[in-house]
Amino acid sequence: MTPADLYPVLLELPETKRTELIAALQPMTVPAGTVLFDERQPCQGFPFVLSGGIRVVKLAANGRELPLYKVLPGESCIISSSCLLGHADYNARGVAETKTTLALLPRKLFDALVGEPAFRNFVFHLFAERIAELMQLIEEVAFRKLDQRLANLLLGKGRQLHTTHQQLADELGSVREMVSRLLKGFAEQGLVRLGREQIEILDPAGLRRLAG
Amino acid sequence: MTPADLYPVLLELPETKRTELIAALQPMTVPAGTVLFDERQPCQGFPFVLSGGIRVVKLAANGRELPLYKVLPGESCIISSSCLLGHADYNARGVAETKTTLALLPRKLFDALVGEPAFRNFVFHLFAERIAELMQLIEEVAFRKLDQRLANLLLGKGRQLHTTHQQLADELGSVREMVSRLLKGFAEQGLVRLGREQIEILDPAGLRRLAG
DNA sequence: CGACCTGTGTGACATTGGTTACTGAAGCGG
DNA sequence: CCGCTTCAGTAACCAATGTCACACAGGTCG
Repeated sequence: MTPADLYPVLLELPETKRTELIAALQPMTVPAGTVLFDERQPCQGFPFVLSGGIRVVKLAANGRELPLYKVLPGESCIISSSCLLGHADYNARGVAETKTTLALLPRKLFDALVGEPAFRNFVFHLFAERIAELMQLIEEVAFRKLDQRLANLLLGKGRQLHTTHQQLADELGSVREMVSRLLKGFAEQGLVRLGREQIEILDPAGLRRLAG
Repeated sequence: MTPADLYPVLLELPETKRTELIAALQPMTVPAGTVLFDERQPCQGFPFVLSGGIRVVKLAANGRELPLYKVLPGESCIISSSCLLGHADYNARGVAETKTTLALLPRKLFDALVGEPAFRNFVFHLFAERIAELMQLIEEVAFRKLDQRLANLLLGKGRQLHTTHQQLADELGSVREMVSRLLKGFAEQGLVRLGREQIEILDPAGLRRLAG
């Protein structure tokens, strides 16, 4: 799996740029949990994710984290682009969610590539897509109550899901006890059926209504 | 005041495009409070603000609003760009904060202009700049307590400020009573001195510490 | 089997922020 | 001065969420 397979934009670059770039991209593999970048750190380059995935999170004072978005193979990291373009430091943390292979496009080369219409367009559109996600997130954390957010989260995971309450809490930036309580409430309303590491969605429509 | 005075990027466009564009930009003036765009509405075009300003806000269910950012003359609206590029609907509301003059670049022309390197670059950089602001906002609403956010807000307004508690509450997406309570607390700690429509900052360092 | 670990259930409590409902003070126009 | 409006202070109460402490169930492993 080469970068160009997952990021076809690279094929559209002129020959000279492309070879220079491919040469600079040294894929590396890191274990799950590796912190790839962190708040207040300067941005070293633009990550192409080849396998695995990066979880981008904001840290709270008490150690909890709020997930912002994930970067899967072929996708890209809006925060990295933003920092590279604005020459600013990171304002979030990026963690390898599983064992992850990625190639880092060095900052200098990124600057040069932004001059290429094809590449610029690529970054451009990734910006546009992610903005909507961030707006959605702002709406959630600012206005939605936890039960709505949890209902929404469950709906995005299929009918029969296998997770722990702790994991769900992490994805919401909350705590296990709250998730347990809310799920119990959902169960009492007949929306879900609960089991150990197991949640079955009985009434998707009801959950959707609750999610607002 | 023409668009090109405030948005010099327009001067960099090739002659044909520029004349076409200038012809299409019909400035209009709207009174304070005009809703220029709103959630779930398709984006008609890209606004160039010539005078006044646009306040972009997220609406809560109960009618309160959370300010996202403002667009002043010469600046631009990241949400509009995002919606135009992603062909998505607006996900926030834009309100004229004062009497505002603006020229709307129609969607079709925007699409065409994105093909122009100079214009694309312009939109590009505005994206990068605003992302950091949005991240900051997410951090605030997700993690910061109201006293921290208020302290931060006060610090951004100079030593001696003339506002009502209600206005501050609006800027925080909160309510007057809370602001009054917190300000009283600040006053008791000697951080500020209060008066009718008047707040004097006595201890900026203390406030900064509180803001974290 | 018995120690142990993980996931879950649960109740008491604290904190934060918002709501309701007043009170009073300052300023203004008549 | 009187009445009105706007701004500010304040107390009681409530809802949402988080914290703490612990109990219990099911599985694993020695």
